[in-house]
Amino acid sequence: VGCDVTEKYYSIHEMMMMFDVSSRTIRYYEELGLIHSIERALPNQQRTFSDSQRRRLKLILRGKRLGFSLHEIKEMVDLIEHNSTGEEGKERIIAYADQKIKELEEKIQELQTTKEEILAHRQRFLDE
Amino acid sequence: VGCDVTEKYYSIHEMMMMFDVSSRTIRYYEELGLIHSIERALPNQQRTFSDSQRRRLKLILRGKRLGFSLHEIKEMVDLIEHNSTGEEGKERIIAYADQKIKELEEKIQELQTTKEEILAHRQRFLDE
DNA sequence: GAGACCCTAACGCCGCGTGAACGTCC
DNA sequence: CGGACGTTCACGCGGCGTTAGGGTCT
Repeated sequence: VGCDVTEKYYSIHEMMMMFDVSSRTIRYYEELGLIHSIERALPNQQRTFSDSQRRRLKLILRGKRLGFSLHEIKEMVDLIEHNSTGEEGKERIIAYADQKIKELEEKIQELQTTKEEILAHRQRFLDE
Repeated sequence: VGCDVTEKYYSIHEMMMMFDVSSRTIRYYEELGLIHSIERALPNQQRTFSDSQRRRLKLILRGKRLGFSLHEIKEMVDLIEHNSTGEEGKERIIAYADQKIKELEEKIQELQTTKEEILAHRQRFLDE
């Protein structure tokens, strides 16, 4: 179980419990390349996840709650962890980040508006 | 075309153009009871929408952008317009509103966090 | 009467997740 | 052996797109 003293590892069961998702969902995300388990020597061997993958799953689930598609989420998570980003394409990555930040700000704005509307109607309802 | 001087009416085509959605989508939303067209004397007659329905559609589409399901959106829109809300169930409606407001605040919080994380990684990327 | 729109009704597809059936390892 | 985990396949649902078949208006 322990290879490196400095990092924690998790079974699929622990991941399930931690985030209250099914094992099927976790495998599905791995299938899509959203998360990765430690390489297994043999097939049919149990999955093990590093702590970085635990955090990744956390990000993914947050993204889902926020209404992003798994595809968008993959882009964002890859960005945040900036894995597998070539050297020359720095500008593209920055541009993508700026784009996403703009989108996030718009969403925040719209949520704020929605909240205020509901609040207003709630109030109007109380005053009747 | 004009029945009342004080209110505007819209064809399905105008609604499409206004919000850049398909006619299928509009009919689908009506099918689900999310919006309503003016009653038609004959079947197979063209749909007409009042201004209140135009605003309703606007709310619906905002809800979609924010990642709510059409079902959730229906609840929220009904709340905001507080149509068809019985007299006695006031508390339930207020409770629902409070609940939704809490959810919205959580979403805002999570979006904020996501934004900050992307910003941080963008910065780290620049400093390299 | 040919187009350009509308209508309804039905099927199909994609994204996402689940269930069932079955093998495998300890 | 049993039970937790693995895999593969196929279905189910939401949210439409699309097509078929038929109307009306110009």
